[in-house]
Amino acid sequence: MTGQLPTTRRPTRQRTAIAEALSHSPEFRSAQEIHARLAEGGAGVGLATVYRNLQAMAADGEVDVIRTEDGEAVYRACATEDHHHHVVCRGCGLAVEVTGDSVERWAEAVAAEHGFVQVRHTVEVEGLCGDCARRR
Amino acid sequence: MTGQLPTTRRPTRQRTAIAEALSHSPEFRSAQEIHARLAEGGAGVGLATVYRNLQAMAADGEVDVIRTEDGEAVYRACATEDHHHHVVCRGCGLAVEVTGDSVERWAEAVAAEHGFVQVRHTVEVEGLCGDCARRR
DNA sequence: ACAGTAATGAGAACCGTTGTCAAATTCATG
DNA sequence: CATGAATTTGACAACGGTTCTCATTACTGT
Ligand SMILES: [Zn+2]
Ligand SMILES: [Zn+2]
Ligand SMILES: [Zn+2]
Ligand SMILES: [Zn+2]
Repeated sequence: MTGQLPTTRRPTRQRTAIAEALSHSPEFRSAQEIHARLAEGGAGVGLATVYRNLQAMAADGEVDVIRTEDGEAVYRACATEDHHHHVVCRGCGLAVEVTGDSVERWAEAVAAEHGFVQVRHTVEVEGLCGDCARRR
Repeated sequence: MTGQLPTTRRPTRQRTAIAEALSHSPEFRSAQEIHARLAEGGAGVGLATVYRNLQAMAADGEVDVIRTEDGEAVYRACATEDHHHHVVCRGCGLAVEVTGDSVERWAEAVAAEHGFVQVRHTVEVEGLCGDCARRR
């Protein structure tokens, strides 16, 4: 679908650090958060580099990116590279991955019904996780 | 669901102009676009005012707001105030409104399944409309 | 008309993000 | 290992959308 060009990327300390930091979080993180975390963790990485790599990873489908309510881009390394969606807790940010054939079919159908092609969709479910709900 | 406080809003020339401009477009428009359109249309409206009113309208559910791929907020006056979604053309911006009980149910179900409450969801379908597809 | 309150607008400030470009790193190749 | 071409990095400036500030203006009820 998306022209997967033979992306040649070089392994660098920075890229690894970013991927590493991301892989240890069950929550979506902003570029700035990653940058801060790496900074305090000793081995700092330039802010621009964090942005560039996160974008590259997202483009390669290695990580998922969604937009926060105020337009900030947040990233998350997902367990699977297959198409899926998230249920995100607006209290703690916890995100669980879910799949749903019914949504996929619905999106396709409703788009085709109106003559649209090359269809893509974004679906995000948001609420309060059990813990956060209890804590109120 | 969302506490609909008795929002007291005063009628002003600006507010009307914005609502008017918005109501005549089947496409999502950014605050800046609205501002520009109003400016060239003689009766100018301050940029800050455009932002404020669009936000207020969105909060009141009078208009829908979605985030463009690069994080820009775009607004659209919808035919119905009931809950619904859109299929947007990434070529020309044309947006058609759709409803889908199946998605609604799916969202509820999948959230509940993971112990989430106070669930909300965003669903946007995006592709190329017939015209734009032909034009390539 | 009058006072009280909400709304406006010009501009500054904010903040996430992207661009710049010289210096550093990686990868072939010899 | 030495060398050079190609990538990547990082400090910092610049950008663009959005929000803030606050003096001025427009509504509203009495
Ligand atoms: Zn939570
Ligand atoms: Zn999907
Ligand atoms: Zn189109
Ligand atoms: Zn829905």
